[in-house]
Order: sequence, then structure tokens, then C-alpha cells
Amino acid sequence: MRSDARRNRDLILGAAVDLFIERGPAASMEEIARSAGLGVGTLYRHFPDRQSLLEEIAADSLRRLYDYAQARLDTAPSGWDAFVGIIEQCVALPLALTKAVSETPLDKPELDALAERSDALIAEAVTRAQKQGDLRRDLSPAQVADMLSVIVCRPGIRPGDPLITVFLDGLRLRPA
Amino acid sequence: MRSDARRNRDLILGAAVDLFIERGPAASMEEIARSAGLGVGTLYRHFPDRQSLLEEIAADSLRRLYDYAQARLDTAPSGWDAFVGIIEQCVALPLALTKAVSETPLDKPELDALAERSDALIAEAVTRAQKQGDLRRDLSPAQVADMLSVIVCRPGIRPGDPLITVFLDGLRLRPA
Amino acid sequence: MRSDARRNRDLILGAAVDLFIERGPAASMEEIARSAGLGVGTLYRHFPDRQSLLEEIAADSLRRLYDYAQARLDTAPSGWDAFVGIIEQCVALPLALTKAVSETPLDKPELDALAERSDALIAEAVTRAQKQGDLRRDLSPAQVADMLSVIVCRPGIRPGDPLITVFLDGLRLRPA
Amino acid sequence: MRSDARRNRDLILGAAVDLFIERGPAASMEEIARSAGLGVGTLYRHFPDRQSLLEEIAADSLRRLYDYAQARLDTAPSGWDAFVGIIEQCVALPLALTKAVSETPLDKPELDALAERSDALIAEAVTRAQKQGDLRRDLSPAQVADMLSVIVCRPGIRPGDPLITVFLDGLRLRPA
DNA sequence: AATGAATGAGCTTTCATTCAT
DNA sequence: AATGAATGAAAGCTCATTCAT
Repeated sequence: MRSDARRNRDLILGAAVDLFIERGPAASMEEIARSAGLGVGTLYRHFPDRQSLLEEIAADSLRRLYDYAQARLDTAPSGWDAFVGIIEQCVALPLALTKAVSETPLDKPELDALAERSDALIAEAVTRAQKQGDLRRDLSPAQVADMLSVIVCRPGIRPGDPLITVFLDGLRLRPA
Repeated sequence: MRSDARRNRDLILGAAVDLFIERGPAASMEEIARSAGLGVGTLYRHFPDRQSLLEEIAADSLRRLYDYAQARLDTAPSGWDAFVGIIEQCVALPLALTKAVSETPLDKPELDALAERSDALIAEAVTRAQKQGDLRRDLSPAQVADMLSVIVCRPGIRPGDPLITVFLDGLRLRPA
Repeated sequence: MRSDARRNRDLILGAAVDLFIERGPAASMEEIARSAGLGVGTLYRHFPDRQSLLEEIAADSLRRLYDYAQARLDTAPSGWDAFVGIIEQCVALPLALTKAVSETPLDKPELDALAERSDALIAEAVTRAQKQGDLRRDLSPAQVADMLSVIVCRPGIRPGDPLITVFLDGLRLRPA
Repeated sequence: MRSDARRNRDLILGAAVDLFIERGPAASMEEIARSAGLGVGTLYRHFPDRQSLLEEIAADSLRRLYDYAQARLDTAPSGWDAFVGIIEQCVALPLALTKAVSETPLDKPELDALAERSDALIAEAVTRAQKQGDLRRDLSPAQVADMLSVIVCRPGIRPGDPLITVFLDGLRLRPA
């Protein structure tokens, strides 16, 4: 891939994320291209249709989440710490878009695979935290992962959002 | 308002809510009218544009929420009980639509007023619960109301969702 | 169907045929609508996409051809006369469009059925003419029908075209 | 012209003819270039626009037809033989494309000149055949040439097509 | 000289909204 | 008052053509 093409691809993804955040998921392809400083044709060369642009945004977030979660699991002193770190990373990603943008179901198999791999990592953190007695045991790791995505996949969420504190407190198992 | 007009109006609102739930917020005016067994013209006689249909759906939910919250505050044995009851009512309303349907920001003053009145009632329940020592005090009533709307305004939420349990546990202040 | 809708439908078909003849099969939907004195939306209400407009034009011609061929077979004094009459009718229809317009294969089952029924009638005329000793017997009725469509389905063909004379003379079996 | 440039030019013309036959006249410049194993840029270096590519394909056919007709006229034992030979040559050329490809009227003067020169040769064969009593005299040579182009310029025509037999029989003047 | 990325006009199609019946 | 036909702006997408690499 030529260096200018790579640059344009990134410009497009950036502009799309910004516009989707700013104007909601109805932002038009024309707007996105224009806001990236490019013509529509260029947008369509990189992403053959609207769907595939959305998918790529989602895939990007999921890949970054996966990488982060992996690293965190390797280094965190406890399952709980890993879990908290993953949540914090999630709110920093435009993961929100994954859900918010996609009324269209985005069912690309690659995406499902990515989501599964990330979920597996989150489940791993949850399981460890449960074993270590830091996280309530009346929920399955999958249920916890689902909740996490609800909390975290919202446009406008910011690190330090009080909802996160409450959510973590609701999950935590504290020693009597 | 003549009784058949009233009936048509209700048919439309019902069909719209169903379609929005089933097909997402992109359901067209034509579809809605057709699924209510009416022509588009009739739909437009009742709601001068799409926006005002959305607003009316939202207003409907908010009115019902308000009525319920009011009743609950009057009868519940404690602030906490009132709060829990309100949450449970919320998930039973198509409140989810209020958010889901409206990427378009529904800024009708009447709606804001309704939302404010409902929020005030929720804040009242929160304040009482805080005073009675059942709900953590490091959050303002407004913050709690915001969280509640996040938890509750999601398409597909069902009574008994584990997220609600966790959320309530995170908010609850339990005696040592 | 309301009378104005019927009128508009006919306006559209007429305008489309004229434009396709005048400007070739690339005439745009916008042009067609405009030239019928209507908005694009109206065109699309009558024909849900470009394809179905083309199909309707083709079907119209085939239906008229069928009706004509039927009548002709019933009344013509001989198979040969019927055959000649059918050819003459063909050049008067915008049958040319059927072929010319359709790079798109137009594979609507109804169309195929119509074409088959017309072909059967042509084959009937051919067979009769062969039995009556007026048409050469070294060709199958289907082959003759194919040739006929080549001769006749050309934009710009006019009644009395010398090619038709030559074609008929080439087919005719004259008594020694 | 360098030998590789010549080669590329021929690759392009070949690919274009094949694609037009296979996929109809809507084949895109990109497809043509790709199917010739080249980039679009190279295509445009050889043919400044789509039109000129089409024109060159047509010119190529006409030049070959001219050469063949010339040779045939010089060697055929009779006008009729020359005429028949020319027809047979025509169906072997991608002459069909000349018409099929060009809904766009190819009005390059050079093309007209080529067509005229070829027509003149065909007219010569016709005139000779008429004088020799082999071809009906109620048609002008130009009319016959026109018919010939109708018969012959169709995608999919093959040597031995029965239409050619019929056409020749219709033109032939047989001794009583 | 060759490549293929970028461009944007233009095409098909949809849908909120208006208006004749 | 109800209907659904008509409208046209705007969206998604394609492709001939240009131009940077």
C-alpha cells in the first residue's frame, strides 16, 4: 500500500469516527469524505460501501481492545486489576461507535471472531477475579462481559464516569 | 377530538413503537402508516412531521413514567423502595425508544419540561434514600438519574436484567 | 388505479420508449421522468427500478404482438399471409427496444412466457406456410422465428424496409 | 513506436474486444485495463478517452474488411463470389462490435472515410454481380451494403448462420 | 513510461412531505 | 376527513478521467 493511500485511509477513519460522534450515525459518506479533505471516490476506493466503513471502525476498536486486554492480563497483579484496566481502556476507544453506529447489524464473520476473542480475554479476567475472591460469583463471565459492553459502548462516555464507579462497586466482592 | 380520530392516533403511535422496536429507528413514515392500516396522509394529519411523531412517543413514555413515579413516591415505604420501583417501571415502558429512536435531538420544550418533572421525582426518591442511609451519598441525585437513564433506556432491556441488580448493589449503602 | 395514475403511467412508458429510441438505452431515469413531465419519484412509484421499466416496455410490445398475431392467424387466407402480416406488425411496434434496450438480460419469467407464446404463434404461421408450399422447408419454425427477430428488432426499422422484401423473398418457395 | 508500446496497444484492443463481447458495451475502462494486465494509466496513454478506444476497434475491423474485400475483388471469379466472400469475412471480424459497442455514434472523420471506402468496395462487388445477372437489380448497391451491415453486425453471429443463406437467396437472381 | 490512487459529475434510488382526488 | 399519488432533495455508489508516485 502506497504511503499516501495509507495516510488517506487513516484520514477517512479518523474523520468518520469524529463525525459519527459529533453528528450521529446518519453522517453521510459525502460529509465524511469532505471532512477528511478527500473526494467521495477516494472514500469508496478504500471502503467499497458504507457498511464496510462501519465494520472497519468496529474492527479497529476491537483489535485495539484485544491487544490491550492481552497485555493487561499478562502484567496486572490480579484479575480484578486487569478487569478494571480493561474497562478503562474501553472507554478510551471509540468502541461506543461499534454499537451506536450500527443499527446495521455489522455481521462480518471477521468481526464476530474479533469480538469473541476479546470477550474471551475479558472472561478470563473475570474468572481470575472471581477465583481470587474480588468479584461476585453469582454472574457468569459472559454476563459480566455483556454488562461491560452496555456500560462502555455509549457515545459520550468519559474516563471517570461515575457510572463506572458504581458498576465496579456493584460487581466487587469485599471481604466482610 | 372525535373518537375515530383518537383511535387512529393511537393506532399510529402503537404501530410506530412496534416498528421502531422491530426495525430500528429508520422505519419510514409510509411503513408506519401502512402498518397502522392507514394512509400516509392520515398520519400527517395527526403528526405534522416525523419529528413530532417521535416527540409524541417520547412524551407518552415520560408522562407514564411521571405518573408512576408520583404514585410510587406517595406509597412506597422508603425512598429506596420508591427508587427500585421506578427503575422497574422504566424497563417496562418503551422508554428505550426515547433514546434509541432519537438520534435527532428531540428538543421540544414540552419534552424538556416533562423530562425535568420526571427527573425531579427521581431525584426526590434518591434524596430520600440517601437521607435514610440506603443509597451512597457521594453522588448527586442528578448523577443518579443520569445513570438510571443509561441503564434503562436500551432497546431490549427486560425486567430482571442482571445489570439492574449490579447497578442497585453498586448504589446501595449497606450497614456495616 | 386512479385515472391520473393510469395517465402518468402511460406518459412514462411513452416518454421512455421515445427517449430510448432517440438517445439509446443509456437514457437516465431523471431524463425519462422529466420528459414525461413528471418527477423521478413518480417514475419510481410506477416502476420500482430501471429494470422493471425496461421489462414493462418489453412486455407491452410482446403482448401487442401476441394479440396481433393471434388475430392474424385467425383471419389470414394463408399461413404465408399471416406470416407477412406478423412481420409488418413487428416493425410497427417498439419491439426493437426489447432487444436494443436490454443489455440487462431482462429475465423476468413473465417475459419469457410472453415471448414463448408469441414465438409459438409465429411458429404456427410458419408451419402452415410450409405445409401450403409457400415457405422453404429446410428451416425449422424456431429458426425462422429467430431470424425474424433479428430483422425486426432493430432501432430505426421502418415498414417497407427493403431488407424485409429480401428476407421474405429468401424464405419464399415459389412454384417452378 | 517501441515494440513494448505496440504490444501493450494490442493487448488493450484484444482485451477490450473480448470484454465487450463477453459483458456488453458497458465494460469499464478499469476492467479493460486490468484484463489486459495493465493499469488504467497505460490504457489512457494509448487511447486518450473511451470514445477513441471504441473508434480504434471499429477502425481496425474496417481496415481488415477493406483489405479482404480488395483482395477478394481482385481474385474472385465473379461479382457474386466476391460478394459472398465478403459477407463471410464480415462475420469472422469483430465487426459486430462496430455497432454493438457504439451506441455512442462514432463520428470520427477517419472512420467515416474507412467505412466509405469499404462500402465502395462492397458496392463494386454488388454492381458487378448485378451486371452479371446474379443479383437482383431493384436495389441500389448502397441499399445492399446497408442490409449486409444489419445481417453481419450482430454480436454472436457465426459463419453458416441460416440467416445468411436466406439473405443470399433473397438477393440472388436465378435464371428462369 | 507505467501504475493505480484521487477526483467529482452523474446515476439510481429512497423517503419526508405536499396535494389532488 | 382519508387516501395514496406526486414531488424533489439528498443519499449511496460508479466510473471516465487526471495526476502524484
